Amino acid sequence: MPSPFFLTTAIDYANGRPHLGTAYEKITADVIARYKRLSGIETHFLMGLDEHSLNVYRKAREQGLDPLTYCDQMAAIFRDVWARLDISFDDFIRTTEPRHRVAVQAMTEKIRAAGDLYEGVYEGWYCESCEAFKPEKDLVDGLCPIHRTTPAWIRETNHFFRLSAYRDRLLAHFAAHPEFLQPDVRRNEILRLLEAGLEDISISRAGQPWGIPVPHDPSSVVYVWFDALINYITAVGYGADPERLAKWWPADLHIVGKDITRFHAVVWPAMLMSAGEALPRQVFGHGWVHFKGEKMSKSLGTAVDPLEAAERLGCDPLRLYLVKEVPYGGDGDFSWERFEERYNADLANNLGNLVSRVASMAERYVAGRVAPTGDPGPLAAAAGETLAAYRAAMDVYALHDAANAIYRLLGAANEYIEQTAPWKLAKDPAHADRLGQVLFDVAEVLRVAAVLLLPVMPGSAREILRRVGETADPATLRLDDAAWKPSGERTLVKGEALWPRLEAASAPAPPVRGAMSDSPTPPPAPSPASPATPPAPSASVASTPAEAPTPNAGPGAAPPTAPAAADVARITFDDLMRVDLRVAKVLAAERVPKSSKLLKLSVDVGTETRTIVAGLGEAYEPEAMVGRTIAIVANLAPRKMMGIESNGMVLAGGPDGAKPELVTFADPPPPPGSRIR
RNA sequence: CGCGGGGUGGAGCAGCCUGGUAGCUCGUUGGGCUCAUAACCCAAAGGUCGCGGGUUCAAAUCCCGCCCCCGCAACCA
Repeated sequence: MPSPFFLTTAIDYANGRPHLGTAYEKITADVIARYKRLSGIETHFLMGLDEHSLNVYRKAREQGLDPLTYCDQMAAIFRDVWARLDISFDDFIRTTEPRHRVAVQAMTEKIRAAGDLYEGVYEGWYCESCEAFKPEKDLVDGLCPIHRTTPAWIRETNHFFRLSAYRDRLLAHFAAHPEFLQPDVRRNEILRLLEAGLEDISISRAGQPWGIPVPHDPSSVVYVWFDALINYITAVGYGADPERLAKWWPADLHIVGKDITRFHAVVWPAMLMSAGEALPRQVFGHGWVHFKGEKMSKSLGTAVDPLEAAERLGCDPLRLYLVKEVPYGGDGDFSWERFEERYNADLANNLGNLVSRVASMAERYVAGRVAPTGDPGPLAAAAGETLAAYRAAMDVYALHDAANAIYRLLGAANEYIEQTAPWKLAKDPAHADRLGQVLFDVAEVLRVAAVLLLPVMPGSAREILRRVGETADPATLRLDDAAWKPSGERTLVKGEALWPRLEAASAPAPPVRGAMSDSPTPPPAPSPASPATPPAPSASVASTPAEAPTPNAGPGAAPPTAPAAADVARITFDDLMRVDLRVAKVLAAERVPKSSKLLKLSVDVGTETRTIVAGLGEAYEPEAMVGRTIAIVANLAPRKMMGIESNGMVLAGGPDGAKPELVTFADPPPPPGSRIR
């Protein structure tokens, strides 16, 4: 029996809905977890929520909620999203749970007993939004560069962890275990960081209302990062259940984003060393999924709601896209256009069509029943190679390579069908044996591919297995079942197209939102810039009373719904009238120092001259702005950018990621101050 | 001298460690097939592998220098 496998993902902050980036991490982790189970390895897959953050506390207060009540709601949302994306986690830890308090306090005590905690005075500028102290040099005009808020000068007695004392041991560990941090890019980064030296870190906050009290100093709470890291070991019984801990600890794999690898590859191992626990065997720092080449950002409207993506084309197509199109460990890109392109190429044209043509031929020529009649053709060897390549790739978490290996086999099957032309064989009874063997071989390829796809597209793979006559319960299938089985009769089943091809010219999607009724907040409606917004799987999928569950929606997934159009919530005419749009003339313009995008404009709005800061710096030279007549929102609340107060917003437009183009007027333009309506 | 990554046909990427015909997916064009979801198969066009120099019989690959892009890391309200 292989030793059990414990893998984790980062726990997410409880103060926002999951977006595609967080979903990416969970989906890839899920693929690994499912692969391990398919390999017959007992697996424990942990996910969770990070709730002891001041931001969470504040957000709850804003909504007039008790923080725990707020977290309960968020936990429900997260669990729901993960369930809909078919994430097979075994445990979902919340840092507010009693089991976590026990573990955090136990580990803090242990570290203290080891002599690695000391009291010190921490003094400096503290940004409450970042929940971090800001070095003077990082402040921009005295403001937090990220939140543009005034940090507070804080002086408090904190407990410090002697991180610096662990530098040499960490370096030694990295040297002895090259696989400890992957991929190599991340490893190099952290090695440099270690070589540069480490500073001790504060692990407590004084006088805060939300968090786990420091055991020997209940007036302080444990700093949220220190608290959060411990979740991984809490979940397997640290401080509570030694037997369980012995079974699962150390973790085999922490999957985290590349931004937080240093916490997992430096701070966390040092904490474990101090507490006398074994180190995780591996940390994998995955990359980002960008949206059209830009970092996903909620404030820029480029955050994609994973549920929306899953509802448009299906949960499994989304999973395949993220796994196959993004080299695991590197950065990848998501756009609706590309998602559709991959859907058509990989699922409609390739896999889906192959299932259709094989089932259809089997039904037409041999009444759906296939059995080997002689020696297997060349596909048997190809399938063997595929299994080996898939295994090799998955074992080093090259998820994209594994997916591509499967697709090479599918390509070979399509080619083989062309070469053997079963439709010709079927015309001559003398070729009946040959026909039988060919059909068996291609059906067997599909069976093998479906077994290998179980981790990636669980629901769809099961449906394919059913259609190619696999009678075993998919849950009992193991990787060994992906070996070529040269015997036995199968009954193939024809069905609806698994993934109907998307037609560019199909009718526009009805302007109704998808059924996300249980989402308290509406998704951000990413509004693809292109008018070629996908009309999603044609209505036939949604409305067909399919005999089988729609395969691209896994268990727990939402039933197929009307395609969600990306329309923005409507506002009333009265709402519109509250916006004061006016003509203005630019009197002066200059670049904002240290900013590539911002221009500081003085504009004449008819009644007065005011300052507006606008993000036009990459598209317009300041000189080109002077004298121009522009359109502005005149009654926007003042806002400071890079330390300069902006009183209004300039109207400009352009595709996402492209340089903005000013809204202009015909010549001669209306006078400054004219209302726009 | 911050640190790290990248620049390969129209698009997105692999190849680089371990030099030796530049590969994959999508797109384009032509042909084939008719089992299949206008799907599938074959073929073709399309590349000074960022620039310059060096090592070598041979460089996308190794070495040196330079340019540009991105992330760490603030910049569209």
